[in-house]
Amino acid sequence: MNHFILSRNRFRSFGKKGLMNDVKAGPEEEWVKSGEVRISDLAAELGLTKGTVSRALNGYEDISKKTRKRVMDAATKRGYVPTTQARRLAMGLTETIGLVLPPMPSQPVNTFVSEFINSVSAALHLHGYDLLVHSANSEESEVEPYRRLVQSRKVDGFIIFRTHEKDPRVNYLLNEGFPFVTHGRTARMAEHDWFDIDGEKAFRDATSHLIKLGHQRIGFVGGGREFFSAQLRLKGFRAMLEESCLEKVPNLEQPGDLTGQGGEIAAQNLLKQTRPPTAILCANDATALGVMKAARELGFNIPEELSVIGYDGIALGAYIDPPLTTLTFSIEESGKEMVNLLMRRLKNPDLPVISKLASAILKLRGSEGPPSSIQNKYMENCL
Amino acid sequence: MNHFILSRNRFRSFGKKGLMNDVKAGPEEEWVKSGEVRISDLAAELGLTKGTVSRALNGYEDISKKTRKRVMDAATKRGYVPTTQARRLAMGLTETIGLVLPPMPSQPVNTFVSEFINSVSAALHLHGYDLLVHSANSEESEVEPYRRLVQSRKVDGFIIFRTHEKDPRVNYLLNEGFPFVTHGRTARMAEHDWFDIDGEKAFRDATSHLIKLGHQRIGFVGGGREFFSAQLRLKGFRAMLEESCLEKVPNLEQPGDLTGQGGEIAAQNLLKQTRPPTAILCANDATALGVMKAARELGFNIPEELSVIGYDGIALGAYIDPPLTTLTFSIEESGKEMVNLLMRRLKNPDLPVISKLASAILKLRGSEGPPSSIQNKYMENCL
DNA sequence: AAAAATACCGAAACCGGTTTCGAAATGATT
DNA sequence: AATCATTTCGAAACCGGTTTCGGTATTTTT
Repeated sequence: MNHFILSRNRFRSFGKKGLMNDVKAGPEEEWVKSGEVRISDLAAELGLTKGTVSRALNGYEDISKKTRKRVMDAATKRGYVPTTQARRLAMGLTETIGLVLPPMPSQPVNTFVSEFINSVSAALHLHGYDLLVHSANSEESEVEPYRRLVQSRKVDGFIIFRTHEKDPRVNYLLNEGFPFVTHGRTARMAEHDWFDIDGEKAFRDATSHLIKLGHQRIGFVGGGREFFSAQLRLKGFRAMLEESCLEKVPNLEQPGDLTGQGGEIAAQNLLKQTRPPTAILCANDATALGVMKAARELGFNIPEELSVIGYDGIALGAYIDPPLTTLTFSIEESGKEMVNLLMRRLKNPDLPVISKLASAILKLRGSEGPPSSIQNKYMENCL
Repeated sequence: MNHFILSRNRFRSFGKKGLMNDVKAGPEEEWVKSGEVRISDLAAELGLTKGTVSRALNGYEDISKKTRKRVMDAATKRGYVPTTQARRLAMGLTETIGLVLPPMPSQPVNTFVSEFINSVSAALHLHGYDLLVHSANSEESEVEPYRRLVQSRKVDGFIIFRTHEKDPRVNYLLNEGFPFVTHGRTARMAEHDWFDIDGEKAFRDATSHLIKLGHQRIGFVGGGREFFSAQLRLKGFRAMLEESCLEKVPNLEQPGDLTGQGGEIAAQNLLKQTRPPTAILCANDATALGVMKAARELGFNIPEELSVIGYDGIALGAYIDPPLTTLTFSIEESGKEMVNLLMRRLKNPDLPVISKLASAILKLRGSEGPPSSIQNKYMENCL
């Protein structure tokens, strides 16, 4: 609602908005000005009511074959396309899904986001849904954008990503009873649909790979306590260390923030120790790049003196030296699956909660290898 | 329109869609179920007509101070927020801008897209507009998504990026008289609003920088003939060579496709020559990364034996070895400016076309330097 | 051939707002 | 006090569709 004062007799352009640009009546190319014919025009032209035309076009069975064909032919000929806004208002739904971009870190090394948007958008389109992308203002509460979109009824549901363990957005939407699917788990994951990559397993795999190569002192750079997925990756790392009887050395675990800078700082902390790790696992690729940079600057050769493994599978990792070994997964599949979950929920809000866990695969590219200094032999079983 | 047959007496849930989830009547937190009160409810509650309520909320001056306050208080208290769809239908506009993602190259090294979406979305929000992101299907014509969005009246205008010199999207929209702004120029740039980075000047600068460092054989990896901006960058490169009396050597110009792979191939072609260039300018950073990879594999040290300069300023470039010197510009500014141009156009479709050219700055990070083999002295003036 | 069932379409309400127009109430003017 | 101008609001049309309901025509049944 506008709060400034308006004079009541405002000019209002009825009907066709914008001005007709003089369409040259060239016979060679027939540029049919689209979007000018309404359902009432069609009805009048055919001598029918708009209700009948609507039913004919929407396949109701109480319309005779003859009439239906007449209507559809006319619609095709005149290039009639229903006005989306009107149809949606009448049907009481928006056919739109909201996606709120989290405030971008200052240095977004984020190829994920655009790919994700792309795949979600494509998947939604198959269901006749649109994607509304909203940016989050870092100055306001995280739920504020969601609240606005819900209250103004601009969307029917949400795609949420980068979940936190205790996620205020999830809390809000659950309380509103508003449909959504998350990319990533939360503390309340039993109450909502979610899709996630099994980061725990992924990091078990990666850790196992390093151990089999002979590494015993393995560092870990995390992704901030606020991201649940980062916690799970750490969990996988720890679990595999324990399974392999490698002591957990607390100061080999460093916090990070999923950015290159965070990786640099963490790596400096790790590598300046008297007994630095021979390998570092990173919560994502951006972090890994930061780690590699710091390692170079401190004179560590990769992978001879230090193995580095990332997570995300960003394409760029293949172009650096050495190419970054990483855990990768299909973003396209993520988008598709999430849309499937959401569509199911929209069709029937009462269905039980379901979830899908996909797995990441370890993509060996060269930034890891056996440690240079021969360490204690890898122990198959701990006793 | 659905083409499958429906029975006419379909169930229709009136009013509140979805089911009320049992809201716990906990007194501690008052979760007001939002979006349930309509303007007619407010009107009834206040003993007014909905027309009056609407005018009161929208600041018409034919409403008494007293009534306006009464209405606004009630609206606040009941948490009334107008239904966007209805308002937009009544006002005859969608308050939505469309952005169609071009089909992603197989390996999107695209940090640009997400940042761009973010900034456009934020800027639009300031004007009360939403951003509809649509993905392009690579199997259909490039204009098809635009046509659909126009015909179904889902958007009021478009943000277009990655323009071609002869851009079918631009042609279509110009003929429809539909508002849009491009990021990048086109052959018809005199007929539409556009924003662009002065790539020509940028590449003049970069080329000049290399020449001043002593380079005389400078390679160029382009970005595909279909992208107008890539053409302009090439133009700037050539112009500066000419100005500096450095012969244009045709086989030092290689085509590319704005991807890492393209860069690799192009670099191989350049570096396997008997007299390889001592520096390579790349149409974008992804290409530059490919060039660096190929150079490493062919045994060229960067920057000692080969200088490389990219374009885009992706954050990742700072984390590789050596850090990538590049031409950078503010994506946020791009988004803002484009939105400004578009809003102006929407307010008044008859205004003359305007455009804005921003400049990129050369960000020296280390992937360039003087050539190792001393070449002919740099000639200040050609005679 | 009359009655019952069915096919087909018109009329009208509805979705939830905005905007126009005119009339009643109030205030100002003479 | 009668007239005129203003303020303030109700009534109704409108945006462009969808869906319900009822009533003719047309078939089908008996």
